[in-house]
Amino acid sequence: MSATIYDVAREAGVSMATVSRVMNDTAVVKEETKKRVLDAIAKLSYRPNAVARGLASKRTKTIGVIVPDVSAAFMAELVRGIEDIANMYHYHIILCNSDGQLDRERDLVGTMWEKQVDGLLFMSPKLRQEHIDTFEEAQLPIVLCRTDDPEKRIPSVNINNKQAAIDVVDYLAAKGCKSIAFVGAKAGLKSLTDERRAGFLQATERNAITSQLIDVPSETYSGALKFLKDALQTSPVRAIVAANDELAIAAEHVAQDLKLRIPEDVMIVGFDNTKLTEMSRPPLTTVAQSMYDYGAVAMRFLTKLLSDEPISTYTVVLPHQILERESTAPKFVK
Amino acid sequence: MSATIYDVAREAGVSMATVSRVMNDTAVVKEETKKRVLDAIAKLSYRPNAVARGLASKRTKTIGVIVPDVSAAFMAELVRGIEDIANMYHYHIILCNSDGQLDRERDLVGTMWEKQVDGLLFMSPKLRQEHIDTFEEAQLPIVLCRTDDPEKRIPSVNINNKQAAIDVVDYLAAKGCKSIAFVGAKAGLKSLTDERRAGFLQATERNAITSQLIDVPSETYSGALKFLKDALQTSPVRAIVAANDELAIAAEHVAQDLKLRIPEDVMIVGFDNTKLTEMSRPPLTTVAQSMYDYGAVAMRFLTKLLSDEPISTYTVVLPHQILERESTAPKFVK
DNA sequence: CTGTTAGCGCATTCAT
DNA sequence: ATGAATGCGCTAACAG
Repeated sequence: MSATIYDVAREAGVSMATVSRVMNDTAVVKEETKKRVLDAIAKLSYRPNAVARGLASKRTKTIGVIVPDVSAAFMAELVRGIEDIANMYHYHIILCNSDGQLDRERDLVGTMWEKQVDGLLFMSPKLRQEHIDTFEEAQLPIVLCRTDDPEKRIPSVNINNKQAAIDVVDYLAAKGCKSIAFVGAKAGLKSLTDERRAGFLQATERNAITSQLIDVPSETYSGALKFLKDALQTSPVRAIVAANDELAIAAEHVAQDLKLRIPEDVMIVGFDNTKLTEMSRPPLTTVAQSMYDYGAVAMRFLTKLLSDEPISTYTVVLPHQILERESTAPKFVK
Repeated sequence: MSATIYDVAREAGVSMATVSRVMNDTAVVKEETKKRVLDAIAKLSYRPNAVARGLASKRTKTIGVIVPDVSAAFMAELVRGIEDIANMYHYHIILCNSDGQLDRERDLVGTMWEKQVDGLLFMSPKLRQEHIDTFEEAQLPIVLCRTDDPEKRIPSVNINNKQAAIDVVDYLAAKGCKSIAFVGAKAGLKSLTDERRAGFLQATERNAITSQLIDVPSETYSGALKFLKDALQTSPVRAIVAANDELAIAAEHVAQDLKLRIPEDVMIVGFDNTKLTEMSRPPLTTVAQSMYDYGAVAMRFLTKLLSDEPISTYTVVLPHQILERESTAPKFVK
């Protein structure tokens, strides 16, 4: 398994160029010599050295994936989507965690350049001008995934978070909710949450619904419990829209601790449709977006950029839908 | 950002060798010329081409990570652990999913060789002889992570799953449980589960506890519900030990549907201490092992192998502990 | 302390 | 249809 192209050439009695040709199918080779080459490859268990190949061809067949944190609930599924499609197109991925820190993100883009990745899939809680500058420097094909670029300067794959939040409020309004709270990280930290909050505020106002904002320092289960409890104790609401599923489950538990019935006393809606949603009690109504598809579509988008396939739009908007479960719809007793 | 080492050399008025030396700190360079080189690097925004470097040095500073599925509950945390330590030692990771299929796994090891990774972190539900053969062919430094090699042929990091299960049974026995069920994938599919089941059986016998095995086709929440329900309806038990947290939560829900109180009527214990455990109701007692540490330790182990640091043992066994939560311990009413 | 030289293993002209 | 030659950008002897 460590023969070189020269060894194969010698074994087959041809030149290395011919070996390269049959491997890459880059020119017509006589059927008979092709067979000889293939036999030699098999006999020597030859495997082409991708690094040498990358240096010579200037294409490494690897793409860089920069995420805030793989261990976040939905991120793993998203990465799986990326990986599957990457594989389908014979790419491999180098995965990096940035923790959403600008310095680290910029550094990683540079490192990815060093690694000569063919393209980049980039995720970040909030896109800044510095990001754009860094991308420009790096001169790499880049697709943003699940990170909003308000000015649409970079190709991206997203859902319409604002509209999704509007849909949720309308859905709750149709159920008769007159006061709804939104729980999420405070404004300015996460674009996603900001978008969702904006939709929430717009729709509550339009529906003449009393709205309340519950800001939490970090969008995690344990970090949110206290803030939810304080908020729900002081001013009870009829429904809670959470910026993500983890917060929604925290809301469920706080409500239950306060002896509120879900959904009779308070309805709860999450975002993202992570696996948590069907494993919670009651199962959580949530805004579903296939995280897997998210990654898959972004990766597919990138392969198009890399092969100069025609692109219809540089701003892909994925569909979302409200998945109704028992946290907003009473279960029928059978 | 696409200057070469020659450009830097010219700019600094030195030879490329000197540039290489200051970059890699591989020989003493006069302070003044070093400064000139550094200035030139900065001026040209020079970044070394890692591919060329890899070809010349035969070390790519990247390691391959082969997992069954990143999107499995605990896997993402584990990968995060790997990535953090890899970064600390200036490595990058190429991540691949095998779905635990032998053919795919073998193929991936070959691909990793092509990519000239410096080493491999390998995870699989069940290690076979074919794996060993493949590893041998590839001639790569390999560390098994969370995958048992009964014959200790390959360096590995693991926990003692059998002992952990024994500990759990002893723990439940001390609480007076006289009949305990074990739920997990049927024998022969997953080494992890097999080990845990073996410990369960040994300890129940020693403690004269009535044991019951609940086999499920796949160790997932939804896939297990039916089997759990059937089992619990026909022969009620005092406690359930699940092969992982997801199954344990399924057990909680089935028990609750059968109007059983947890832990008063039935105690439930999971495995792995995933994030699910504290987000379930009641919070789940589980066998804790830091998934992050799992990956981190395995990666650290690999760096040792790669730098020929002395190794005390080739079979690292990580500690585990029972984390008691309310699924086995009634909550005090305050 | 620094420069020159020779590869690393392949893709890719340019000939033939 | 095939071979010979060149270079990708760097590391690593080997000189000096």
